[in-house]
Amino acid sequence: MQHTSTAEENYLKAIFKITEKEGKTATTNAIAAALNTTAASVTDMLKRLAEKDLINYEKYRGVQLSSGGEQIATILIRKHRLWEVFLVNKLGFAWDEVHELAEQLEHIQGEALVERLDEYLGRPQFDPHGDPIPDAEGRWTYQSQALLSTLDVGVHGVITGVEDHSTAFLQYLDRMGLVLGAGIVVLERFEYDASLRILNDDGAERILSEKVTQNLYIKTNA
Amino acid sequence: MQHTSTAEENYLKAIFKITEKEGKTATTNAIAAALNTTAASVTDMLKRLAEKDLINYEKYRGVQLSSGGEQIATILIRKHRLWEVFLVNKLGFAWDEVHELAEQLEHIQGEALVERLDEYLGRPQFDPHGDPIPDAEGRWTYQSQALLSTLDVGVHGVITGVEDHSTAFLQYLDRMGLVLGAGIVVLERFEYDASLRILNDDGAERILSEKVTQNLYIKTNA
DNA sequence: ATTTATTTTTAAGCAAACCAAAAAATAATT
DNA sequence: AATTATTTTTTGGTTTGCTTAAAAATAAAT
Repeated sequence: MQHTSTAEENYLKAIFKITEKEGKTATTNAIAAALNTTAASVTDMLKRLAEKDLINYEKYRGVQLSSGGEQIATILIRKHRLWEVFLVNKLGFAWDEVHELAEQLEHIQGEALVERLDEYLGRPQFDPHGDPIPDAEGRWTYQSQALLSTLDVGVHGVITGVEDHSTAFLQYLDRMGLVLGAGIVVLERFEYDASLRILNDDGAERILSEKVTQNLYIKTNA
Repeated sequence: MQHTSTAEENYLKAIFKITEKEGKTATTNAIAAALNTTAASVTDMLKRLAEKDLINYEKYRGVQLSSGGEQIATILIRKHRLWEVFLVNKLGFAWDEVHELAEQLEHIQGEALVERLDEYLGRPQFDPHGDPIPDAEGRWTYQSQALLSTLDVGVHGVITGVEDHSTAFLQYLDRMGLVLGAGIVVLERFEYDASLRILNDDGAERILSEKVTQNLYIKTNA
């Protein structure tokens, strides 16, 4: 397997993330948007990636990762999330501060490093945002979780992840005591604006807007 | 201060290392040798670094780092050595396995990361090879040490560092129990081949060749 | 002081990534 | 179906960093 550059890796990861949600093909424009670049640059790179058999590419038809490309993308996500765990659990960064650093660290080459880091961190299955960390063979652990917005009144659950990863949302959650692992109960639903009144672990009751409840994952006891 | 690329950083570090020993100027050829590249590539880069005021460069006269260049090089060495401490002390790598990884990790950008890493590691002053780690302000800690080859018979001391950083030498030292911090006593000098008979911490007596004694630093009680 | 050898720089050019603008293909509208 | 709008690709050009071969400068040797 030939060497893949940082730029190539970023494209593979972007394609992976675009295609994993409702998994068909990734369009040139979608990739350009994800990487903050132009469509022309994307087409340029797609040709090179296709040449290396890392993607399946047909002009004007969008792209999908080849099995080789998917493997590289999966390892990248593994490295990204392991480094995030390191930054939060070991170095004490907040969960909204680690993305940029992990974007750099994920490109560090060295299988032994990833393996030892994984072991050092206690082989975590989820990163600080609740996202799953694939194992060394690329296998994913799925956790049965639901958006808070879909839960019925009276249901108990634990916060397991976020859909929106923005700094603004993560900091909002911190302020509200809505951290990963916190238990909550749905007390009341206001049909008017689809907001929920919830009871938090810490004893506080709070009203959460629809925007919040649609971006917060909960694992219920059921 | 504008952005410096990985390639530029590697040149600055190479120039720093060449000029720190007997500190005049670094020649084009010396830099090329250090970076495993050609003289033409070096000249090319020197022009760009001079343009950015990171070096003082006069055609055919060699180069020295500007104060800006020296600051960048110092921080790079700080990062390199801190990451080496992390790899050895936290992840359990051997001291001969960490150089390549640290070469990559030293280019990760983020002041907060370096600061937190330093704190997490207990603000070490020396890396796993005994080399000093400059602090955040670029200040160096010097340790008074001497090459083992210069010590008189009867002198007691502690191993504090190596001059040769090659894998072969480091692995040889491991096999001989000559690890950082180990105490030794010089028992006898053989003038014939300049080898030394020493007594190690672990109770073993060993004969060390001149090549070994000229590459091992000792801190004596005196 | 010339000649010879070495070092350094220039010149020309390549590959990876990027971009803006023009052209081509596809999709959406009337 | 024909026109319009959107998306994608092509074309031409940039910068960074590298390389080989030739030219120029410096250093060494006769």
